[in-house]
Amino acid sequence: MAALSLSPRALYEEVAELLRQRIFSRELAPGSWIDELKIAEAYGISRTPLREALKVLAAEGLVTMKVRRGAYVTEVSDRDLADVYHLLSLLESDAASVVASQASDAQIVELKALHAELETAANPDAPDRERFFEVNERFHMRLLEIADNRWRNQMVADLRKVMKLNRHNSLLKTGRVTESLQEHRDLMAALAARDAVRTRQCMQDHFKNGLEAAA
Amino acid sequence: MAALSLSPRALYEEVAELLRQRIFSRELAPGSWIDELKIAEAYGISRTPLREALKVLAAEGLVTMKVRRGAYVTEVSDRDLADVYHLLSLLESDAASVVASQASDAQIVELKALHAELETAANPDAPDRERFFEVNERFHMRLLEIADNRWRNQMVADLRKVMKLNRHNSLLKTGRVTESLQEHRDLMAALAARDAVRTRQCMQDHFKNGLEAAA
DNA sequence: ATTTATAATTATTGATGCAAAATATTGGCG
DNA sequence: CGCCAATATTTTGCATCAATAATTATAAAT
Repeated sequence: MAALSLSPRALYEEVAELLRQRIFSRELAPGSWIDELKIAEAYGISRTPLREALKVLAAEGLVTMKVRRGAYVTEVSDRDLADVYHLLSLLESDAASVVASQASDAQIVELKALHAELETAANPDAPDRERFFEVNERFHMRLLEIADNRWRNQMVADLRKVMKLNRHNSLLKTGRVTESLQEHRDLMAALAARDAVRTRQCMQDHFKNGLEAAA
Repeated sequence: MAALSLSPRALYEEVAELLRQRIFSRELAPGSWIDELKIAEAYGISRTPLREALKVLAAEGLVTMKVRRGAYVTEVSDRDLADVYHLLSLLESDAASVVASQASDAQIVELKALHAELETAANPDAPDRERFFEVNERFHMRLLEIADNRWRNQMVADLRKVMKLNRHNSLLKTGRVTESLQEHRDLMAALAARDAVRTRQCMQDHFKNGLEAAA
């Protein structure tokens, strides 16, 4: 497929993406009402595509629609955050388990390569936190792709968006690079051993530690 | 039409609900394109709220939007069905596990009462399949409510909608009442024993058998 | 006769305008 | 001086209108 073919995206999709950016950057703060007129005018568009974009964001959980009162950026409580994180842990652990039992050898090799990059980035002699986070993100993404369940991928994508509403927008706290790397080593070993049960457990532990660090 | 305005719901929500009905009843078959003009005219509304309703349904996965081509009812392959079912199993098993470890005694009693109703409906002397399915549904719903994670509940609701797109719209095959009841007994026992691990396993088995029966 | 290109028709997408509802402000009353 | 009510303003929500893109049909050329 031609990935970078001229993006024939509809206007409401473009607007939805722009709004996501502004929400994640907290330019549109949680709890604040969204003024359709102002936003539409600011982007030089009409209210119709904007309203459709808001419906999409509402489905993603980023904004909340109140009848005859408009839309406001969703406020995520600590409780919500914990609930969402719990589900992310559940879904990604399951994905990892599926990969351990069903992935091709080539796909495991691919993950091993990503893990090697992670080791390099976390090298204590020349640590590169930025790259570590980036590669870590790619590893998780690739794992989900290999697990190959589009419904799960959609759900994980939505949940991660909600997580980004929070101030701690990183799933990986800065101080935990060393521990995180060790957890990744264990995970990779379980994956390579095709041990689905242990893989699931490793991923769960990885998430469990991540939350404790964030709390 | 003078629909009683007691409902504070927006028109696009009403339309979305009506479309869901027509999709589930297969009046709008999977793969068929949705003619905005026809639908809008049939309901006596304009196309603006209809288009917003379609965005909502698209987010739920019931319809798919193609740029500049409109919306069609999502076709769920057997593969999709299995993937969605897998996730439902995962999410509900987790919910059951949470209930086993965190529910109040009163809530467990409540579930026991529902289970008792299930036993009655499945009484071999006077079986009531209709009631069995209905109570079974209530049991699962109540379990999710008690697990009390709005994000999970939303996901389960959406996934169940997708399942309804399929011809086998019941999660419980008719011939499996006896086996299903036994599984429910085991589940209830694990819940009452506050055994989270066994509860999760029971629910997983319950789902696993359900899928095999549906396949 | 078949294939390709062009034109026309049809359907979706975006803009504008109008009506209804909710909130805020101001004035009156207790 | 405070509270309630009524009016005005702001904002959402729905409908109508215009433009753009895609598909289909027709015609011409090979």
